[in-house]
Amino acid sequence: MTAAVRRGTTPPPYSIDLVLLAPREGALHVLIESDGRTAHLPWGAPKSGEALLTSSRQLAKRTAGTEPGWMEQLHAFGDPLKHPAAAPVSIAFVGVVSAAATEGRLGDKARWVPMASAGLSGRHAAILAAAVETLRTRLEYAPIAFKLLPSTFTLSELQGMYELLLGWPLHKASFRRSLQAAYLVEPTDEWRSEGRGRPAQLYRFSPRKRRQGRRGVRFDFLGG
Amino acid sequence: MTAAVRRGTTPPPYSIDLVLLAPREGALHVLIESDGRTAHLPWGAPKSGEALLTSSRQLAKRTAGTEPGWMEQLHAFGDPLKHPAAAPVSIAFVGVVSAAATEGRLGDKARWVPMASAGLSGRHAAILAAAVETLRTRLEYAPIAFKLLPSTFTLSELQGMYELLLGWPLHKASFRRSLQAAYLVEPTDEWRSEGRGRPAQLYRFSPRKRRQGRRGVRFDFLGG
DNA sequence: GACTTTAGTTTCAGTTGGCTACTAATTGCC
DNA sequence: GGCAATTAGTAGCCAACTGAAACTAAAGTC
Repeated sequence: MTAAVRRGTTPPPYSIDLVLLAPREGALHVLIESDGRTAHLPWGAPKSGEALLTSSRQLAKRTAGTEPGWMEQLHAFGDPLKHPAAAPVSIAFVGVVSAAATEGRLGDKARWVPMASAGLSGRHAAILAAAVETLRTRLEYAPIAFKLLPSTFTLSELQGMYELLLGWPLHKASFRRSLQAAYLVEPTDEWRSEGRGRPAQLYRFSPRKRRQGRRGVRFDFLGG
Repeated sequence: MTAAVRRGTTPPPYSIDLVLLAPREGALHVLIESDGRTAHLPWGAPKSGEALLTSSRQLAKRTAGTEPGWMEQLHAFGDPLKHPAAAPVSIAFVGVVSAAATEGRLGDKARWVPMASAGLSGRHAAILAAAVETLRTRLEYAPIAFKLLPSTFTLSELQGMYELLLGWPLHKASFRRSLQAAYLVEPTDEWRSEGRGRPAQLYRFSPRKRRQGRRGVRFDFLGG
C-alpha cells in the first residue's frame, strides 16, 4: 500500500526519480525527502513535452536549490514495485552537487544525509545502489571530481575527492603519476598553507588533447 | 508527422524499443522492421504489470523468433522526438542473438540487415548508436561473446567474435595471454581441421573464480 | 618436396602501477 | 633556537602487462 494509492490519486505512467550526491564532512551524502517516518528520493511526475534531462534538472533545483555539476540518466526501473508514487516505472537520474552548493535553500522535507543512513527501501534502495555504482565508473570518463572542487585546488584535495567518491584509498605517487601523464591539470603559481605541514601548490583543471589509446580486451572483470 | 499520429491512435506514454544485434557473415547485423519505405526498430507498447525486461524478451521472441543470449536495458530516450509510435519516451534495450538463432521465424516485416545499411533516423538512429556503444563496453563485464558461439569453439573463432563485435582487430598473442590469465576457458581434447592450415584445438567456456584486483584511477579516457 | 595457410608459442622491449623510501617545507612544543 | 610532528612532493625499484615480431607446428595445395 503506497502513498499514492492511499491518497487515491492516479499514479503517473512513470516518474522521474533523482539521486543527488554530495561530498560533505568527509562522507558521501544523499538528498532524501522525509514523509513522516519514511524516507524516499526526490521524484516528480513528468511534464509532457519536456525533455527528461530538463525535468530532472528542474527537480534538482526544486529540492536541492541548485543544479548538479554533473548529471546522467541511469535507466528505467520497474522493480521492485514499492515506490512512493506507485509509479510502475521510474526513470532514474544521478547527479552530484559540490559541498559548497549544499548550502542552498532545500525544498520542503528535503535534507542531506550520509549514504550509510539513507534509510531507503524498495525501488529507491535499488536506485541508490545503482547510482553510486554508475558514479564510480563515470569518474574515469567525465571530470566529475573536478566539478566538485573550487577552480583551483591542491592535488591532495583532488585525491581526497576521488577517494571519497570511490570509497577506497588511493596511492599518492601513483595518483600523481597518472594525473601527470594525462595532462589534465596545470600548476598555478600559488601555494596554500593549511595549518601544519609543507604548503601545497594549487592546480587548475586544464585538459589537453591526447591520443586515444586502448586496443586490447580485458577479461579481468568478466566473472562467470 | 509520425505513423501513430497519422493513424489517429493515442500514443502510449512510453514504448519499449529493442535493438537486436547478431553476427552474420562476418558483419554485425541489426533486426529492423520495414513499414513500406521507412525502417524502424521493433517496438511495443508496455503491458501494465509486466516487468520491463519481460516485455522486452517477449518483443524479441515475437520479432526475431528467439530469445537473446544476452540483453540489457540502455536507458530511456526522450530525444529526438521522431519515433514511429510517437511515444514521448522510449525505454530501449539491446540484445544479442547468435548467428544460428537468426534462422528462426522472423516476425512480419522484420529482417536482419547489416549495421551499416540499417537506414534508421530520428530517435531510433540514436538508440542504435547507444546500443552498439553499450554492447562494446559490456564485453568486458559479461560473457557476451561466448553466448554467441557454440559450446565448444576455437580460440581463433573467439577472437574473431570479439573483433566483429568491437569493430577493430586484436593482437593474437596478447588476446590469448589475457584469456589464459583470466581462467575463462579450458581446452577439450578435440581438434578441428578447417580446410587448410594446422587444426585448432577446441575450448569450452569454463570460468573460475579469481581475486578481483583494481585499485587506482585511470585518467586516460577523461577528455576535456 | 616446396609453398601456402592457419594455429600456437616465445622473446623482447617499452609501459604501467604499486610500494618503499626518500627530500622539502611548514607548525607546534620544549 | 632546535627538534618532533605533519603534510607535500619526488625518486627508484620491481613485478606485471602489452604490442610487435619472429619463431615453431601441422595441415593442405601444387
